[in-house]
Amino acid sequence: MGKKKETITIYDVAHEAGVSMATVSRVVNGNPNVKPATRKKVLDVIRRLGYRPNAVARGLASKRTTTVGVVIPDISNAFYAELTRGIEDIATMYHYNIILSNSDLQKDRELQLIETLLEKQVDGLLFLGGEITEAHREIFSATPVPVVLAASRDEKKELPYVTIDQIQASKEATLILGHEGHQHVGFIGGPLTDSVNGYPRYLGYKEALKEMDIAFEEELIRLGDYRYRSGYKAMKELLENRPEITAVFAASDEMAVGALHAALDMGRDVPKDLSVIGFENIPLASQVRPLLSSVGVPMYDIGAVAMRLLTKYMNEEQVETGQVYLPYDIQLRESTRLKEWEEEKE
Amino acid sequence: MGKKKETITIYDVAHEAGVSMATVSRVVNGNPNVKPATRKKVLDVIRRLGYRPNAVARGLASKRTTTVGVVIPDISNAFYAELTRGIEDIATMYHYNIILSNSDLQKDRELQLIETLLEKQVDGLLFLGGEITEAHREIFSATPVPVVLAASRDEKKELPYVTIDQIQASKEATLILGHEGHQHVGFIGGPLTDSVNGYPRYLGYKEALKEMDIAFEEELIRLGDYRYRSGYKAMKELLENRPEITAVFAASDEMAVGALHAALDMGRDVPKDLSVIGFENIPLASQVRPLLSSVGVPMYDIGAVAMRLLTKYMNEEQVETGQVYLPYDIQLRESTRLKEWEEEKE
DNA sequence: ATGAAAGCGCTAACAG
DNA sequence: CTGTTAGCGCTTTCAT
Repeated sequence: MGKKKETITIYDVAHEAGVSMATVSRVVNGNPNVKPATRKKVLDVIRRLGYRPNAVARGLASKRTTTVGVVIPDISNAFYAELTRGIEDIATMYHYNIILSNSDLQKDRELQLIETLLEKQVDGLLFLGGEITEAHREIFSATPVPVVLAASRDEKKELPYVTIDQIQASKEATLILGHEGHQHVGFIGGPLTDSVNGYPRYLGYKEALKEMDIAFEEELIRLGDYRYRSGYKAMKELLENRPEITAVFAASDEMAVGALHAALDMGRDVPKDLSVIGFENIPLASQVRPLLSSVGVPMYDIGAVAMRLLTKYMNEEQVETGQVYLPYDIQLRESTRLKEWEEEKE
Repeated sequence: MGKKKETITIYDVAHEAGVSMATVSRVVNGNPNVKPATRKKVLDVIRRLGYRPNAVARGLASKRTTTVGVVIPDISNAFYAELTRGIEDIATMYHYNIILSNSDLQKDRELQLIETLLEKQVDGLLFLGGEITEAHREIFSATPVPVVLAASRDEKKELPYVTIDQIQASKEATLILGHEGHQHVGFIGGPLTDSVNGYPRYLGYKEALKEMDIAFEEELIRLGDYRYRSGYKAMKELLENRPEITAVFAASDEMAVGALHAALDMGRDVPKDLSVIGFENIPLASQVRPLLSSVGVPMYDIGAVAMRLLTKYMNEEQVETGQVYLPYDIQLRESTRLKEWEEEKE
C-alpha cells in the first residue's frame, strides 16, 4: 500500500512534462493561455503521477482559500442544522468549503472562534444567531474579510444580514389566536435578554395583543429555553395558575409541542380547549398529533441566501442592500382552529 | 474603520520588537526556550500591532493544518447533526477545526469531497455513513492522512471505525417484541442495499425471529427511506394487508413515529393493539405521544470517540484496536408493553 | 504561449 | 536563549 509515497509537487509535474511550473499552474487553474497540445501533455502527466494540488500553498500564494468560516450556536439544533445545509449547498455551488464551529452562544467563544477562523484566512465569515456586541463589531470592522449574519440582525445596520421579520411574524401568529376569539392568550418565550430571538418574538406578541385590545397580563407569560421540557413545564404552570387560558403562542416548536403535551396530560383537548401555535416549523411540527400550527421560518433559504450574499461580497460585486428579510409563512394545522388566514403585510 | 490596514506579519513584529522572526515564532507557539523578558516584549508588540498569525503560511511550513475533514451524508438529519456535535466538541478540545461537507450518500460526491479535503491538506478525515467501495479504499490507502469511519464499518477491517453492533441491537429490539408475546411482528426498514444501516437492521430482525421460532414472512416487511412519511405509508399498508399484526420494529425513529400515527389513524391503540419500537432514539422519540420505545444509539459518543481516535492516529500514538463498538441501550417507553429487559450480550 | 524568478508568511533545523 | 537561513508548494508579474 503506497502510504509512503513522496508528495508530488507542481515542480515534479513540470519537470516530467518538460514545461515550466507556470504552465502547469495554468492548466491546473484552467487558464486558457495554454496550447491545447501542452495542456494535454501536462494533464497526462498529472494523471499519471497522481498529482494533487496543495491548496494550502495555493492559498498562501494567492491569498484566497476558497473556505468560509461558519459560526453557529449549535449544530445539533434542528433549526441551525437546516440552515447550515442551506449554507453548505450554496457554498458547494460556488466551490467553497466551510469550516463549522459551535459557539453555544457564548460571547467569548464566539469571539475566539472568529479569531481562529480569521487566522485560517477564510475568505468570508457567516455568523449565526448571536447578538452583536461592541467586541464583535470591532473585530469585524478591522478585517477585510466580509461578514454576513444569518438568522439574526444588526440593529445598527452596519453589517449585512438575512433573516425574517420576527416581530411581525410573532405578531401575526398571535393575531391568529386573537381572531379565533380567545381572550386569554398566553406566551411561552425564550429569554427576553436574547435580543435576537427571545425579545422580538415577545414584542410581536405584545403588539398583537395591543392591536386587538386584549389586556397584556404578566401572569400569562412564561419563559423557557426553547426546548421541549421547558415548554411542557411552562404550559403546566400556565394551566395551573390560569385555567381560563385558551390559547398560547410558543416561541419555538419544541416548546409548543411540550405545551401541547402538557395540555393533553392535564385533560385539555387541543384545539378544542386550547389553541397552540409554534415558531420555526421544524419537521417535528408535522410529526406530532395533533399536527402543530407554526410560523414557518425558511431556515434553508436563510442559509442559502446568506451564503449567496457572502459570495457577492467576496467577489467584490456590487450589492444593493445588505439587509434582507425573507418571507415567512404561517402553517395552520391541527393545533389551532382557524384554517385560513390572510393578513396584509405592511 | 481600519478595513484597509496592511496585513502585519511575523516580520513586522520581529522588527518592531527588535528580535528575530524565530523568536516571535517561538513565543507565538509557546516554545519555552524564550527568556521571560523577551517573551513579554514580543507579546506586547503583538498586542499593540494586533498581529494575527497566518495559519495558512504556518500550515505550509509545518505541514500541519490543525484541520480535519468531515464527510457526512446530511447535516440536516438529526442523527448526523448530533454525531457532528460530538466530533466538533472533541475536535475543539484538541484544537482542531473541522471542514464539513454533505455527501447525500452519493459515491462520486463522496470521492470528490475526499479529494478536495485532501487538497486542503487536512490532518485527518472522518468519513460518515457511506459504504466503502474499492475507489474509497484506493484513495484512503494512497494517502498518509489518517481516516476514521464513524457510524459505519469496514467489513474488511482495513480501516478504523466506531459504531454500534447494529445486527445485535436490531435483534434485541425484535426479541423484546417477541417477549411481549407477539406472533406477527412486522419490520419497516431502509433499503436492503444499504449495507451500512438498512441491511444489518434487517438481518437482526430476521435473526431474532429465528431464535424465537417465529416464522419469517415476506409480507410483514416494508421498506422505506427512514423518513416519517415512508414509515406512515408502510404501517398503513401493513395494517391493511395483515390486520393481525400486533408489533412492528422500525429501522428509524422517524419511520417508527410515522408508523405510530398510521396505527392511531387506523383506530389502533398503541401499545394495547400494537407495539412499536424504533431505532436511534433521537429527541423526537421523547416528543411524541405515546413516547416511543427505541434502540438508543449513542450518536454524540460515536462522533466524539471517532474524533478522539483520529487524534491518536494524527499524533501517531499507538492504537490498540481501530475497530470500536460502542454500547447501545434500549429505551422502553410507552409504545411497547414490556417495561424491563435484560439480555445477555455475548 | 511559455518561462524565470520573486515572493506569500511561517517553521525548523542549525549555529552560536 | 536567540538569530540565520532554507525551504514549504504554489501564484503571479514580467519578459520573451
